[in-house]
Parts: sequence; C-alpha cells; structure tokens
Amino acid sequence: MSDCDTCLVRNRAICAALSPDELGALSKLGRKQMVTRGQTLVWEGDEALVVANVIQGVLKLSVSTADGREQIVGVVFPSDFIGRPFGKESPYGVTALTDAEVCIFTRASFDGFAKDHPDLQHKLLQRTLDELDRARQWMMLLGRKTASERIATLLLEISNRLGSSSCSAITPFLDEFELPMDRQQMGDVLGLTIETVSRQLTKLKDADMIELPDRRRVVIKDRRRLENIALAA
Amino acid sequence: MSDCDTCLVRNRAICAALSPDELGALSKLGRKQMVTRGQTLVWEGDEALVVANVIQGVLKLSVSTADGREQIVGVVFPSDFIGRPFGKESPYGVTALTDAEVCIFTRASFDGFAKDHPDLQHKLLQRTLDELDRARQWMMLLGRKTASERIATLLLEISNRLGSSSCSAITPFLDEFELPMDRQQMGDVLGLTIETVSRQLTKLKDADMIELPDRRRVVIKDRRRLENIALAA
DNA sequence: GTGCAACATTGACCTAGGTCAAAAGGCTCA
DNA sequence: TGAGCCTTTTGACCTAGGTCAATGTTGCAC
Repeated sequence: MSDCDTCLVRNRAICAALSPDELGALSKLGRKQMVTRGQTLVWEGDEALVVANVIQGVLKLSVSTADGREQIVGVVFPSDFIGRPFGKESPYGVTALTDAEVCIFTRASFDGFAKDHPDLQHKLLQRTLDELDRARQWMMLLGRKTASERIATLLLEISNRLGSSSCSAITPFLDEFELPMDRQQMGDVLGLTIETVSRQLTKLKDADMIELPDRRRVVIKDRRRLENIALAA
Repeated sequence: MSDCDTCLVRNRAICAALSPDELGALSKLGRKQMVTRGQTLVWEGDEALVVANVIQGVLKLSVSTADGREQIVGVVFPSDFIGRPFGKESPYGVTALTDAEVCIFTRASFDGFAKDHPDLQHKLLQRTLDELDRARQWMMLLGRKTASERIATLLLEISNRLGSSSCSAITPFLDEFELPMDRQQMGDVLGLTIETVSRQLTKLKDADMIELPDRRRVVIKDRRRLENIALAA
C-alpha cells in the first residue's frame, strides 16, 4: 500500500481520524489486497490474525452450527471495518460476497498503532457502537418479524447502505441496485429458507412494490409501501 | 456518589481503567441510584441523556414494533455499561428486570470526561466489541435455533453471566440460580411465546436435565447434556 | 448454437411453534 | 384460612414457513 491519498474510502473509513503524517505511518503497516467472490478472509473460530478496511465490494460475517445451519450475522460495505482488534479468536467467519478490495493489517501491528492513537480508537468505538445498534435492530427482525417484513427490511437496508457507501454519496439511498448476494445468502441473513425468500420476492413483485429485471437486480417502485411493511406497523 | 472504593464493581466495570485520582474526578459527575423492578431508565427512541454502570441487579434492553411485538436485544448484569455515549437517540429502551442499583451520569458530562481519558475509551471499546460478539451469537440463536436449543442456551448463558458477575467470582458459573426474568421475558429474549417457553422447560425437567423448585429458581442437573443441546450439535 | 450446471421459482405437503382457552398453582392481604 | 389475582402450565387446534420434489431460467464452456 502507499497511496492512501487516492483511496476510495479515505474520508469515510476510520482512517479519516488520522492526519496525513499518521496516515503515512499506518499505511506502512498495511497493504491493499483483492479478494474474489467466495474467498474467505477469516475462518470462524480461528485466531483473528488480521483486521481490515473494506475499500470496494461486500463481505459477510457468518456463524454456523455443527450440523450445517448458517446465519449471516453481519454484512460489511465499503469503508466498514473488519475484524476483532485487541485479542480473541474470531467468533465468525469473513467471506467475500462479491469481488472486493480490502486494506489489510496484521492484528498485532494494528493494535500497536491503535494504542498510540486515541482518535483512531475513538472512531473505532463509534463505529462499533453503530454496528451494535444495527445488530440489535436485526435481532428484532430475527426474533419477531414475519417473512415479508424481513424481506422488505433487507431490501431497504441494502438500498440505504449501498447508497451511502457509493462513490457518488449524493444519494442517501438507491431505487435501483444490484443485490450483493444470492437467494441462499438472503435467507441466511434473514433466518429464512431460499424458498420463502423467493416466494416473498414474487409477492412483492406481484404487488408492484418492486421489479426484478434479473436475478440480482432490484428496482424499488414504491418505497413508502415497502417501508410500511418493513416497520412492522 | 463518593465512595467508589467500596463499590461492588470497582474492579470489573470500565472504572477499572482509572487511577484513584481520575476515579475521584469521575465520581463527582455521577451518582448512585436505585431502580425498582419494572422501572424504565431510558425510553426507546428518546434522546439518550444518560449512561450508567450497573452495580447490582439485572436490566433489559428492548425494542418494540408499532403493533406491540417486543424483542429483548440485550440483558445487562452487574459491571456492565448502559447507554450510547457520543450522541444519538437510544434505539432501545432500558428497563429493570429486578431491583437494581446503577451509577449514573449525564451523557454530556460522561462524553466530556471520556474524551480526555483514552484508557476509559479503550475499556469501553473492548466492552462494546464483546457485547457485539454476544449480540451476533444471539442472532444465530434467533435466526437458526429451535425452541429447545434456545431455552438451553439461555439457561446456560444466565448461569454463566450470574456466575462471573457474582460477588464471589470464584465460580465461573452457577448450577443453581434465580432467573432474573419471568416467562414472558424469557420469550422476549428468545423470540418465542410464553407457552413455548413453558413447554420446553417442562420438557427439560422431564428429561432430568434441570429442576424447577419454584417459578424463578433453576437447578442445572446435567450441564453436559444441556450444553450439547445449546450448541445445536 | 447446444448442453450442462448452477441458480431460482413454483407446487404439494408437513410440522414446529403460535393461538386461544381453560385449568392449576402461588402470593398477598384480610 | 381462604378470596382474589397473577403467573404458569396444559390442552386442542391452526398456520407461517419449512421440506421435498419438479420445473424453469440463465450463463458459460466448447
């Protein structure tokens, strides 16, 4: 790595807390790395040896049971931070949902750097608090929402996160976008089966709330109505 | 407040990051407060004006839908930290499950203090990362586990948390304990109904894995077997 | 182009857990 | 000691979503 100046997420990742000098020092510790769809960066249960910033692409955090059930417990977008600084094995795996580019550090070197940079830790704390709030909203979804409420929530969430993480961060959300995951993975985020996901999508399509031009593409045609469903009102 | 020296959680709460001097300064900003069972400290959606450390008792963090469905998204025990430092309205309510005692600060004063004490922020970050991991484990439970797996997991979790937060922190867990919540609240943590909770408990009792001397008391008779169920293996 | 393999949809049926309703305990207060 | 009120348990029934099994799609290799 070297040219943080041209980094796509320079001003949105935790790096934004750093001065040009500090950034230079941090950049010596890390390097940019491409990850291809399906590639796993960290295995569930392994000692977490690396942390990273997402520059491009989308990755999942996931947990599995011994008998093969899987739950996706987080989806990370550009500018998000990956990993468990300050010790501990990773309780979830990290796998690319799309081709992606990350800015990767060994945990040891990152921890060392962070110890001397309170501003960085402060940004990390804020980010972690936000992530925790999001996780808790998702607990409500998993514990209490119906299948259609879940699907509506997911579509809006992806629309928002892709919107605010898009290069042209003008738009707060997108009305047309590419799903960064397949049906199975949607099910794994929502605690549903692939069949239920498919059925609910067709239902939303039949009700003219969305369009599905192809497997991956989604067009939101009636955001208001979709939001009403998502809110479980 | 004044005598942090005699505080039950002095060495386990985030305060442990502070020197006696610093602790003195912080203690001037906060005060101890009793909370009675059922009392709400923070309302869902309100500007989060306070943060606190739990000294005694157990509290819940909960989210509700417009139509009255509730999900408990967190349970906090002695030495745990409550609240959302650094801005934002609280996305969940905080309510006492048992009579409790907390050490409470206005968010503004706490934020100010934290800004000048990186060690405190560091502890807070670690705690938040742990809490996030716990939330994600719970997402797996809510998304993919069966009713009996959920109940087994909850009983073990409470046994562990009560054990490690008990004054006599000798025991890593307890084989006999008082549930800090009723059946409805167990359902709200687990994403189940009260009836299902009840039925599953009787099933575990009939299978001789637990005893239920009274409504609130639980005796774990066969931890091994309970763990096997909880792990969804 | 065609053939194949992976993904997605649809249909028929099943079941875990929800719902509704009725007992059965347990506390509290007199 | 018993009346009244909760909380919990139990039972009978129902349904959202899971399971299993075809049937369509789509994209890619050759």
